[in-house]
Amino acid sequence: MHITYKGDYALKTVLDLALHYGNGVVTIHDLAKRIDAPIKFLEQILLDLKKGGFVESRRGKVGGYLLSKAPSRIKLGEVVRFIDGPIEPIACVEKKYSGCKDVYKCIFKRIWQDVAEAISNIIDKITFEDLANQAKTQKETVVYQI
Amino acid sequence: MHITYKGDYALKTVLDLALHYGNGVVTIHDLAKRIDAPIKFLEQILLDLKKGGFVESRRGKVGGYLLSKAPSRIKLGEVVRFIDGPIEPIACVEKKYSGCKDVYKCIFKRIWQDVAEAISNIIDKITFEDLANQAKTQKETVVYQI
DNA sequence: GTATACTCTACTATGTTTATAGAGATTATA
DNA sequence: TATAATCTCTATAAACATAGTAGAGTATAC
Repeated sequence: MHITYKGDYALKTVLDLALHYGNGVVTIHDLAKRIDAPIKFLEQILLDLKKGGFVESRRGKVGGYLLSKAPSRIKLGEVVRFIDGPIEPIACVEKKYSGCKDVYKCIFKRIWQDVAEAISNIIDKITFEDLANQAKTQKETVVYQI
Repeated sequence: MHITYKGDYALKTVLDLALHYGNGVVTIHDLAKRIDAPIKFLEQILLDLKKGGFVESRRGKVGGYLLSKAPSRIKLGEVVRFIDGPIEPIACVEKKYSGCKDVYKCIFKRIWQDVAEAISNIIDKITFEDLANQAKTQKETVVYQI
């Protein structure tokens, strides 16, 4: 499992949209500025997130993006897998694989399955509502600290 | 965290040497056959494992490789990290990083730290002695099943 | 001195990631 | 209806990582 720049931007995008959920659309321009991402790269990511059913868009003037469902219904793991692929640390663990060419492979396979499960126990239990709440709390804390 | 082919071969190499621990050296030729790896690729991996202090070699006729310490003293996680790098799913979690350019990064950082810890709890508790014992047991089981 | 095995550096092919470029389509509104 | 703002889509490129391959060199047992 590795989070790419693309994946990182995608997660921040969904979080940003979660924080604006219910308050209309967010433009790519504003989004790019807040999450510090190249705007043209972000365009592609947003198109992907649309295909994945995570976001919707409004074209034309006063257009922008918004979540296509409530943040409470989007799990962190869903977005991670959709953008960066399977969380299994090695291909042989994924469902589609079956054979092990050598004796020792299966010994490790079990371990990588355990690792994948441990990761899943974290990222598939966190929703973007949870994350948005954390972000709000953190922002307040930061303000008070200054 | 992602296990590359190189990493996969390295783990199987150390396991194979663990199974032969105390019984002299193993040649690259035999090793390559057992773990189904390209011999020239394996050469490089073995040189790396030497640099990492995991294996020793004997040159010349009747030469070969052997573990430089007892399998009980080599953890799975050590070899994984040495060959395939940090287990953290994203660079910002690693020790050397400090700054977060945007507000949302730190929200995720905590999660990736948790993920890294969960992975560590698995791979840093398993030694190659454990794995060798499993491999022996499995081999017997397979024999009996046939 | 020769066969066998490890050592070391360089090179190549392929795929992935991280973008950048530019033309096009849609919509609000003056 | 013109126009500015915004999203849409495809192509391309630069940089990097991965997975090897090649070949000359070094050490050791016999």
